[in-house]
Amino acid sequence: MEQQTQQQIEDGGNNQAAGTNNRWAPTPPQLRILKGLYYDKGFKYPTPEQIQEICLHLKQYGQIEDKNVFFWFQNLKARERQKLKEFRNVPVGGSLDLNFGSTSNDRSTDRSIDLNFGSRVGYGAEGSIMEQRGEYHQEIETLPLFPMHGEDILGNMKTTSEGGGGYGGGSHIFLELSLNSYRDADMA
Amino acid sequence: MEQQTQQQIEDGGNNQAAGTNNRWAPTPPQLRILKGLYYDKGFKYPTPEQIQEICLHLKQYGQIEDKNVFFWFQNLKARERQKLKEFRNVPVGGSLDLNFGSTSNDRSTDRSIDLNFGSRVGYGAEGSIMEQRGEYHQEIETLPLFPMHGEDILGNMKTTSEGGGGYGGGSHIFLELSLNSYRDADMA
DNA sequence: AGTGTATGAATGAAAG
DNA sequence: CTTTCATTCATACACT
Repeated sequence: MEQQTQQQIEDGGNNQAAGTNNRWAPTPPQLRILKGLYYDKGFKYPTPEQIQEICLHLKQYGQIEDKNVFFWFQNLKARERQKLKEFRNVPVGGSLDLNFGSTSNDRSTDRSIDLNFGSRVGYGAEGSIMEQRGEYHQEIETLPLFPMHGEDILGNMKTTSEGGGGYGGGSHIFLELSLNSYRDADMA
Repeated sequence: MEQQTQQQIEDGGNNQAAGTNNRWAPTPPQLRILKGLYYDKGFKYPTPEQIQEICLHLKQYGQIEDKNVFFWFQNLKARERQKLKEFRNVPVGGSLDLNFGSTSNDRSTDRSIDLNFGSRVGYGAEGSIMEQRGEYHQEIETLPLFPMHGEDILGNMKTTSEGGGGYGGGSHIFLELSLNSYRDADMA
């Protein structure tokens, strides 16, 4: 596609030191562990806490940061999804019927999003938002992601008790303010 | 922290060929203004009215809609928070705990900007529906988001030179909102 | 050398 | 507000 002239625009005040632009790449052990988590264990939705845990664990195999783990999972998920999507588009040509059913991707692309900004009216003391997908809930919280064998150095990690605290958020309000003035304008 | 080695060049032109580009991206002036609001002024929780105001102001620098502004603030807040969460157990060297006391949202960085030199003072007659978050509502109501000289409407300023530089642009025309039910008069 | 592919990183948009 | 999805940019590396 048209590769527009990438150039560094002004940065409002937060510019990284030029030159230290090393992009992380997983070391073989790191990659192996990550893939093991993703494919073997079906572990695809790490919480921030689990990201830290994983990252900490992987640190022994090379330099790594939280955001690397985060992006790694994000990208892997996105790309698998993307592959499936374009696979559906592939003209198979034959009478072969690839029935995928309806992918769980049926997002109604409703344009009138609920803009609930501002307007705090009433407040439900919501609670844990720990629900992962409608699928496997891995027992997080205190279950070690890495069963100690071989490459485990953390005997136990977070025996921490998040219970009770967390953040003071968790309140969806949905006042249906609906700034529906959004015409198509986009995506048309 | 955000290393933006990449940034798509603005469309400020605006090219916007039909079809291919459907995702909004802030033009450099827009980005600068948004960041200025967020970081400099500590302005992080715009009300719908303010979103409209900001959006209207930014329209001079390229196509933009309310929801873009809304999402921009949402994302920035979310990602900053996420970053804090992911790094909140960085080795601080001790168990020193900085108690933040109340659920700090120090958006009260109101610096008493009163650069509203001799202008309209009659807008915003709503009075008391400014209640936002039950507690720390900013005393805005009619705050001058843009000190009315910052960016001229003509939009012919340099994006890389600002702050202290004497730019010849004195047109102050906008800031008229508050009751006009705008349609999306997006410039083409 | 150029070109294509895999993948890290960034971010707008949206769901819940 | 939190989390996830989608799209895109950028770059390392392979391939011919």
